[in-house]
Amino acid sequence: MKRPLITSTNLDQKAYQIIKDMIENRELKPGEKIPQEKLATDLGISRTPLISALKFLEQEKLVETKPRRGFFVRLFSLEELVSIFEIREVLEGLSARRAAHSITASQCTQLRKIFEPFTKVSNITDYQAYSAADRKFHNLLAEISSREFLSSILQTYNIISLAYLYPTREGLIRTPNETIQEHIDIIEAICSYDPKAAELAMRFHLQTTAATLIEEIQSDKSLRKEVNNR
Amino acid sequence: MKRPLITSTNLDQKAYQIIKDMIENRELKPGEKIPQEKLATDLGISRTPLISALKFLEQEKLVETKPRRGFFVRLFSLEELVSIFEIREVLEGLSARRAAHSITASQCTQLRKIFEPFTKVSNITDYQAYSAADRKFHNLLAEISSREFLSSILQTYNIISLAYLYPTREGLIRTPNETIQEHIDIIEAICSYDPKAAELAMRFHLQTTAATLIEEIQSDKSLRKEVNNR
DNA sequence: ATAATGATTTTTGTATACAAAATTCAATGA
DNA sequence: TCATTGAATTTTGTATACAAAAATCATTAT
Repeated sequence: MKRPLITSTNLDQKAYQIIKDMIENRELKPGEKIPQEKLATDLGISRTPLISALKFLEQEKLVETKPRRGFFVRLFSLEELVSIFEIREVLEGLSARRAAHSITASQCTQLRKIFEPFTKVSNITDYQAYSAADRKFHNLLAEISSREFLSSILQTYNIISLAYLYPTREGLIRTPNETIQEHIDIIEAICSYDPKAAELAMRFHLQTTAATLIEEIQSDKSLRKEVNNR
Repeated sequence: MKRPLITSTNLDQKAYQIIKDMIENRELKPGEKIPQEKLATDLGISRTPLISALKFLEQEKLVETKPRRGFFVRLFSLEELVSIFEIREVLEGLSARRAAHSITASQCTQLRKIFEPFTKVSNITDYQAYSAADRKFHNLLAEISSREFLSSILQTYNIISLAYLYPTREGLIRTPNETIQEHIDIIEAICSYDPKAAELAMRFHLQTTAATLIEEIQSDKSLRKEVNNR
């Protein structure tokens, strides 16, 4: 993928965003070593701001350092992934609850529009598009909740959830047909200003997803190898 | 406070820990500019690993950069502090719930010992000691829950809660007499392996604390000035 | 062919260098 | 006295330099 060279100040913030995107869309894959010199040259910057950016990502757990060996895209075990879903469950529950307090009519429209293309068909087959919608939904909701800290934590964990499950059906743990109604339930609870129902619906959604993941871990050990794409 | 100079590799991790401590115990105060050259010399390192460390802290929101103006210890508004308590409420609720699943007898003893000095007296007057116990309790619990990601998020937010409320009664929002029973309730729920009760008790505890904070914001606007100690 | 050894190359961790921006401070004028 | 201007100083953002560690590769011995 062609990227424009970075210009102007705060090279590290820009490098940060680019590398993050590269991890999210798997140009950099879990476990892979990040070649500093090469990447710096590719981005048209020196190692200094690149390392800076990698430190940010290290703190976010998207990247890890092995001393004297460099930076690597973080690998997650399935168990860790489950514990991330656990965190998402309570935090996105909170996100939905807050959103139900403050949502506006136009935000509601935005939310509904995300899943509109899928409500008309009886069997959703485009996993890729649905996965993108799913992600958009969770991110927009965090934004609507207008909680800066919440959004920033969630953004990280959502990227992990997605990037690291990618080899498994475009990052989806359950099929669109299984989850579409849950998504709609969450949106409708929020749009009818029912914080309690919104929180419960969201927690149910993520809890069920995590449970499916756990089941798969137990029944199909081969998934383990699959997850990080090696 | 005298600090030993840093030696050996990974200077940035060590600088990170030291600066974090300095913020926690208010050697560096919210709003203060962090003098790079001076601090680097004091620690016996160059600016490179120091900046590295500051990037970590920036990502954790303990520190912020103003472009071309340098790093500053982050200021939090009371509203942001409330939103941090909101996050702590759900995450520490989760922490208590997980702890109730996995706790051992010796960990129980450890937890109980923290508040033991205060259960014997009818009126707790040593706020400083109680505040330290409070912090220890929340940190130990996060550790017991043995959730790496959870602990790391919580550690950050607990530091913020404490450091930024410090000028208000040693960082305590409510008096020890008001909260001691809640702490004991949480511990006992966990130690009797009751995840549901443990989560509820923890959420009640933090929710009540946050509510008190909100009340104070509304009734006493002067607190606003007080919080960041300026 | 495989393993062990050592020389060569690459990469890391940290310091230093330096231009551009911000700040400080002194001199000047209102 | 106070505000304004502009030079001198400090600090930032980034590049580069460099020793030490790690990885690679070729050579020799088994």
